[in-house]
Amino acid sequence: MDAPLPRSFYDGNVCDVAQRLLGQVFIRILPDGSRLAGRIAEVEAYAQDGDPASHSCRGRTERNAVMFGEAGRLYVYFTYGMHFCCNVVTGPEGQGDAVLIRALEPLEGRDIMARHRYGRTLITEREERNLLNGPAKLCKAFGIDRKMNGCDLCGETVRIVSGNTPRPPHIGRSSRIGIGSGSELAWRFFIPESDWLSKPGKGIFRNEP
DNA sequence: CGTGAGATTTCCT
DNA sequence: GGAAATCTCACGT
Repeated sequence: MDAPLPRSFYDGNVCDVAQRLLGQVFIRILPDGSRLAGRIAEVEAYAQDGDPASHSCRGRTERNAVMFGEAGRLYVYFTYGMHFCCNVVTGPEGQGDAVLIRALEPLEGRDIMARHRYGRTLITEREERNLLNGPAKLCKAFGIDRKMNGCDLCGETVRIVSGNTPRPPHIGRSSRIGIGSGSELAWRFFIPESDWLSKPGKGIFRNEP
């Protein structure tokens, strides 16, 4: 319940790893030693090959270099002039695949998350629900920015540990959110009964048992 | 509650 | 120069 998942966990097909990540616990230890944790509720897969929506689809650049590196690293990118989003790098080195973390269920460090997001710990019910239910929201709550690009998830400060994972037939699946091309790929995966999704679990279908 | 505009910087063509 | 793996707030119903 505390050791990081091994690197081999990340070293597979990006869609397999994405589904395997649901229910696992994302943990960040802040410089002062306090601990933030959330259960992964929603993810999306992005692949170098055949995926026009992926940052890596046109090859390696300075920005996406981490995607092409070792599996189990954190790829953090900056977008829309103000937001950071984080991904888990998968697959063998040289393969630009990664899983975007889209939503977490808050587990530990709620007051710190609230301060990171809203500058106070007294927040409305709506703000409470919105703490971690989006890729840029959870980065803000966890204090993740460009300085953490390339961080090793098999290390200490940021890691993913084993959690209460859903049974494979209980994984929701839909097209990805906020992309132009590539919407025909159903590469968004989520825990259907979760109250912490970035968008309602529309387009759900169950995987085969 | 749903819709739509604006924010604001980086990256790549 | 334009688009971007987004979010928040204002406004209308």
